Formats: sequence, C-alpha cells, structure tokens
Amino acid sequence: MTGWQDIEAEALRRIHARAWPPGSTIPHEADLAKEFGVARATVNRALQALADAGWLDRRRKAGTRVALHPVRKATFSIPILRAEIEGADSVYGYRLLGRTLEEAPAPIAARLGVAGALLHVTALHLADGRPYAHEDRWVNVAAVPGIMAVDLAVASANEWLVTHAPFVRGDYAIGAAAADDAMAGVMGAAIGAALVTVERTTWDDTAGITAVRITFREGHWVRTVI
Amino acid sequence: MTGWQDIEAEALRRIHARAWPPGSTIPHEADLAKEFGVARATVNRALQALADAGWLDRRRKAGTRVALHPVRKATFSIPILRAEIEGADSVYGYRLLGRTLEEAPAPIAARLGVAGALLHVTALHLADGRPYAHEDRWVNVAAVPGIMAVDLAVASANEWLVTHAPFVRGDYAIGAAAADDAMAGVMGAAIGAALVTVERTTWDDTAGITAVRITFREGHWVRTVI
DNA sequence: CGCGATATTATGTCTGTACATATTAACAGA
DNA sequence: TCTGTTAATATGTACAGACATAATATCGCG
Repeated sequence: MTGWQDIEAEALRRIHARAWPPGSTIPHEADLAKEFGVARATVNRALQALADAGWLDRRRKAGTRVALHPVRKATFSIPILRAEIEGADSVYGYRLLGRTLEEAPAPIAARLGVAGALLHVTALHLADGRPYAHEDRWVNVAAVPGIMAVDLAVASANEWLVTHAPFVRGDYAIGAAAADDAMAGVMGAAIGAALVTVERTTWDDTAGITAVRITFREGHWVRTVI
Repeated sequence: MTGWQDIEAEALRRIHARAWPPGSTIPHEADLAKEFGVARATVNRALQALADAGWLDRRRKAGTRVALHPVRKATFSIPILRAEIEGADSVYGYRLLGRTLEEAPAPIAARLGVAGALLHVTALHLADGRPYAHEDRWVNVAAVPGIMAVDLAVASANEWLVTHAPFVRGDYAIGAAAADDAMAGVMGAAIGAALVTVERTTWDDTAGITAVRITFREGHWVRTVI
C-alpha cells in the first residue's frame, strides 16, 4: 500500500462496498495520508483520478464527497474505418462513389458556417469485399484546400483529414435510419432494414471542416465497455 | 504563463498549429520547464492531462510524442431516463407494463452468468405523456434480492438499481431495430420504423446484475460533443 | 435569532529534491 | 557489421513544505 494506484484501488473498493456511501463525505486527504502512511500529495493524486472518472466530487475546503449518482460514461473511440475493419480481421476495401463541388443542403451549410460550394464525397467502405459502411461527406474546401489535390479514388477523405485537418471540437450523434431503395441497394440490405447511422461534424479554430453521415451495414452495433 | 492549465493550453495550441507535428517528439519536460519558468512537475502535470485526453503518447525515457492519429473519443453520459426527459423540459411519466419471475432467454442468462428465474420487467417511459423509451429488463434477484420488495409500478427498476446496486463493470451497445407490430403499437411508431436501441449489461464483483434493452421513440439520436 | 465579518481549514497548486523505471545510446568484442 | 552489456537519461512517482483558493465554522452585534 504505497503507490497512488494502490490507494485509488482501495478507495474505489470502499466506494463499491458502501463503506463510503453515495453522497457522503470521505475522510480528509490529510487523514487518509496518515492512515496509508504516505504523503498527502499521493492521496490527492489517487483521488484526482477517481474524480476524473466520475466517482467523487471534490471542492476546496468542502471536502471530497462520493458522487450521489455516479455519472456513468460510455466512451467510444472514433476509429478510422480501415482500422475498425482490419481490427476485426477483415480485408478492408474502399470505393469512391461520387465527388462533386456543389452547394450543400441548407442545414449542413448552416452547421459548417459556410456559403458557396463544398466538396461532396460519397464512398463505400468494404469488409471482405462486402459493404460495411456508406459515407456521405461534405468538406469545407476553404478550410482545407489541400483536399482538392487528393485522389479520393484511392484514399478515403477521412484518412486524409485525420492527418491534415486537426479539429478542435466536434459533435457526434448515433441514430437509426430505415434503408430506402438506394441505400438498401448499395449496402446489400433489405429495403426498410434499420441501419445504425452516425453523424459527425468537426470544426477547427475558425471554421467548420467537415460534416459526415456514415450508414453502417445491417446488424451493426456500436459497442464499448463502461 | 504560470499554471499547469496555461501550459496545457499552450502545448495544445502548438499541437494544433503543427509546431509539434503528429508523430514527432516534443521537447523534454526539463527543457519545457526552463522555457516556461516553472517546475518540471508542473510541466508533467500539464502533459499528463493531454496524454489522458489522447493528444500525446508518453513513455519513460522514450519521451513524449504527439499522437500520430489522436484517438478521438465520444463520451456519452448514461443518464437516468427521468433526468434525460426532464432535462429536455418535458414531463416525465412511467408505466409498468409487466413484471414476472421467469427463466431468461439463453443468451441473456449466459451473459449474466445465472441459472434459474430472473425478474423480468417491461416498462414504458413517457415524455409529456407520449412514449419516449420502452424498457425490457432482466434482473438477477440472487444478486439484488432487495428489488423483490420494490413497487415497480411507481418507480423504475433502473432508478432503484442506481442507488442500491453499484456495478463495477458493464457493457454498452447502440444499435438499430425496425419496429415490429408490437413495438410500433406501444411506441406509437410506424411499423418498420428504424428505432435506436441500446443494450446494457452490468456486473458487480461476483455476478451479473441486470441486462436491459431500451428502445427509443422514432427519430431519437444519442448525441454528444467531441 | 439572524446577519455580517473574521477565522479556520480542506482541497488545489507549485516547488525542489530524490529515487524508480523503462528505454535509448554508447561501447566493446566477436 | 552485428550482438550483448553497460551507461545514460526522460518520464513516473513520492516526499515535504509552502502558498492559494474556496468553503465552512465561529464569533460578535443588533
């Protein structure tokens, strides 16, 4: 019982065992430092980690309280589709379906905060030669002009953007959409099948970068651990 | 430029500005400490936060490298449905549809690691009197026997479990399901509508606690910021 | 008893030093 | 030139002490 990670684990055990019940104030850092025979800074480090994870609420002077309802979080990594497909031991494939410079629908233009023509890219991502995800993307070429020189028949817009267009904020949503004729056709799904759909928009310091809608194959689930 | 948060912000600015490009090693902590006129521990604290957020990879001796592809994470809070509905300024309502003690389907029994009868609860969560989410839940009564005494006609199983059954791990998945006759009827959705479906299973130290499937109303999206 | 001012105090942060650990660099020998 | 051993070193951690900040406790007065 010497390191901050040991102390973190013991504190978490006491929370789970209800020795420190939800809503209650736990012993002070100085007291816990005495109990464990370590420096106060070491206790502080351990409790900081638990607070970051949502188990504790901490305020100067007010003390440290076990969160009443620990806000449980589910964290999904936003993978590059290639990594996701290859990570499942499948062979990744990519097919560009369309690439135009055109005005985006009003909601997307509003979201990206741009007027004028955007690069519109549609593509298919394959796993073992079969459709895995359909991508429908709008890119603000004023923000990332370099993409105009990229051969999107061989490399997906996302893979290029990940390395050339760092974003400072984004939004992300998961929904469900019924496959219409076109989507059912391109994805090899039943007409009307419920497909997981992800929408993501990213911004850099000054402008919207890209808005994308990804529609996954029938039966796809987005999974994580809590 | 004195506190660890200032240093964190400046480091992040350099990452975004590509002064420290992806894959490259950044200056050593000791050097940055000299540059900023602070203690090395202060630089360490700032870089730790950036590493926790995924911007940096750090190894003893090897130094600190800007993540090649920062793994972006989307973090969703797993709210109590009442809080979610009330948080959207709607009136929360709850209706118990069914409560039985019976054997669970094999996959669920396997997942919870239990044999024998489980408490099976179905319920409807309402927003402004209209269906918001349908809940289909299995509870391992051997793990949480107290639930047998709970009047689930007035309080949802989840609200009781949150305060009485802390879990130490869980899994979480978001998918899409087409509304069949029964679901369309109870949710007031079109038959065949694509509905966002969440499945969650939680375990305590020794056993599975509960497995739940929540089907949201038509048009529901799970949203967060990156 | 209630309110405002002051004192106290628990967490947040910073510093400097020391030691631990994992990784890279350097060196010697085959 | 390659391999194994040793040395050097950058981050990880711990300690002790100090100061800052925000919140609670205490005290005095009307």
